[in-house]
Amino acid sequence: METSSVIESFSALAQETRLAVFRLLVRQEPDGLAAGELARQLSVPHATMSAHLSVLSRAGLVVPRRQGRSIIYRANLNHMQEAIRFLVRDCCAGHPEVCGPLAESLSGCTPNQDRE
Amino acid sequence: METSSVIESFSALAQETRLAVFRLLVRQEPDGLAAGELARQLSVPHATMSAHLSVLSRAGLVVPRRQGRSIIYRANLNHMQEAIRFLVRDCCAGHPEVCGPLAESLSGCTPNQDRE
DNA sequence: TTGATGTTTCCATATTTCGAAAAATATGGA
DNA sequence: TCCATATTTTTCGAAATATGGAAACATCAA
Repeated sequence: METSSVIESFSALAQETRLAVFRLLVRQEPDGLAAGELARQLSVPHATMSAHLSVLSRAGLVVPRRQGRSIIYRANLNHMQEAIRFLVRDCCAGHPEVCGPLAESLSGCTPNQDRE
Repeated sequence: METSSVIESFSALAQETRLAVFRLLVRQEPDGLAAGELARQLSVPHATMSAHLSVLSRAGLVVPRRQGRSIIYRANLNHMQEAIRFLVRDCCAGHPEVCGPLAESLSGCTPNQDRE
């Protein structure tokens, strides 16, 4: 992932509504949620929500898909993963001992294990 | 970590110079780098660099420490780790299978293993 | 104290971002 | 086609942020 893409992604997430949208969409995986439904659930005007969704889309963090009259948005977990790796990679290169705990904190999330 | 803190951190990293500063500081761990040296290495005027460093400081991503006439900045890896967890936690809650690969990609970074 | 060095603050200007209302566009059903 | 619904685009002022020169502040050596 390129620097400009990472900046765009961070920039997209550095806003209350957009962060809330993304987190909500993550929880809605893999079904996604329509733009109007997102606006309703987060109490944001449709036009405002649309603008935020276009920012998230441009950043690659969400992916739209038309379904009849609605446009369903899904979180792009792959993209998020790459952005995280972009940070973590540097972290590892300079200082391996930092990533140990992080890796451990994630190990509980693998499909073949229960989360606490 | 609270939402507002995460937003502040993402916002701080969503800027070319600051992202470069942070990555540079990560690689300089645990020694850190003086403000003037950062400005020189990244070819940024002192005043501009100072402003960016204060943003990163306020976000908690870097920590200043005076050493004689210089002010040494270090990356706050712990803070970065928490911010990453903030995203990953949600990711796990909704969709465990996403975190498996991420955890694996980090597992090579643990201190007791070589990196490729 | 004086001078040299390193860093931050002050300030003005330029740019970007935000939120919301109005208008425009796209889809599906009658 | 015409209408209703869903979404996006356009537009605007207000607020926040980026930039860099000059001045101020802090520290150390002599």
